[in-house]
Amino acid sequence: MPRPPQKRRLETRARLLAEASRLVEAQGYAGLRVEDVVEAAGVAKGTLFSHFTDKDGLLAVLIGAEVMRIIDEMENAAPPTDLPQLMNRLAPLLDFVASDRVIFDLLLRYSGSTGAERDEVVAEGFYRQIDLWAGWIAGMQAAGAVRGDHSPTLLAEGIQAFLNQVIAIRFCQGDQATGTPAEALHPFLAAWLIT
Amino acid sequence: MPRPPQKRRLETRARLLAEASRLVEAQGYAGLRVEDVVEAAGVAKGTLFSHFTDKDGLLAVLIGAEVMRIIDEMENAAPPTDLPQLMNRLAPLLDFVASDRVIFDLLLRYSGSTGAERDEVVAEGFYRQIDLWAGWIAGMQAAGAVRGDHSPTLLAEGIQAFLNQVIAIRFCQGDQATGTPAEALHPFLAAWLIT
DNA sequence: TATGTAAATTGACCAAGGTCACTTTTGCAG
DNA sequence: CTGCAAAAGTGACCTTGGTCAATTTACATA
Repeated sequence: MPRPPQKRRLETRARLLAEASRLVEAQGYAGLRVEDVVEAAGVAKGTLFSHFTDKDGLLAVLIGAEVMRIIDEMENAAPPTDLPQLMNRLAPLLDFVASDRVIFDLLLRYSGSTGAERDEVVAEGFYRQIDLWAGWIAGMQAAGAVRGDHSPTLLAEGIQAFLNQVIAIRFCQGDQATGTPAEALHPFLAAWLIT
Repeated sequence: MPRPPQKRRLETRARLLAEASRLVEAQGYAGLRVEDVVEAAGVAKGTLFSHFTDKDGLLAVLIGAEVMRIIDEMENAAPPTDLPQLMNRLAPLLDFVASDRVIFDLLLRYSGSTGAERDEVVAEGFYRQIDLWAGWIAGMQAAGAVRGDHSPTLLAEGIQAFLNQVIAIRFCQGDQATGTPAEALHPFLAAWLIT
């Protein structure tokens, strides 16, 4: 019974992603098993690996899509005019990345890069972030709200660095971290951005 | 034939570490196989996992020991008095962490934390670094060589953040990174530490 | 409709990390 | 010395991610 050729493949991929997403929601990223995904999607194991380079590649697509959604939100919001507003804009991303260690590890490993599929989808988000933040900073510099003695891109990459650092320390401290991630991030950004 | 009880265990552990170290030197961290290690050490697989929580735990001990050696060097050198000297002091650590992706990933994941063995050995190095750098910075602040408007610890944690960021971007760009890691780190530290 | 072929999928198989009930070793108390 | 309990070590077995030659599906063309 012949029918659509390329369409079928796209449907299979969509089913794999949908089932994986559902399983992640139910049991978290760390507990996701490839076998469960292919069983839920009704395909053989080999099919998954013809759609994604490996398990991390599948996760990268899921996580990358969520990051894209968050960046869309950031882009649609009004550019921040001061540090408190900047912190507000960053909060959703910070919360998402800090919500699960697997997310953090994966984003950090593939935050830049070239080549494989998993890298591209995540890397695109990385560069969109930097560009967006650099644009914000340029505006804030023009308004005199942040230091003007360095390029917006350098300052934006610093935001990324501190965001990673705060979350890394947070995860590593494991037990009881004091305050929210945003509260931990604030002094770094203040020192980095203000004069 | 009864004899030393605890001594035997220490010898086994030492043999596992020695053989693992030898194998890593020959084929890198990524290529290390647990089976090779236990075979070389002449013990059963289960023995390795009674000495280390898992494969990463073994690697953490190896890498942590090397980091300790590098920090010892840093501590024994004269404290830097300006940014170029600071860069020189950081170079060996930067080179080591940037030399192998497995090292970077592992250090970043377990750079702080509590509890498991692998975490402790790496976490100790992390806090020693921060403390050492904070001491350097306090001296440089007193001499007016770096900004004095923030705590030495905050500035030291910033150094760590940028070091991670530079290496992360470097690994991710995969293909051709321009310049050395130190050259990439320099503008960040200059902007972070100078007024 | 018959047929060639490229795309898509399959599932038996493999590799390698990790587990655990069982055996051996060790040191001490009697 | 002997018996015994804890420490150390063993290796068969399990789990899970990942591979690939073989098979089925999909469509274009004669």
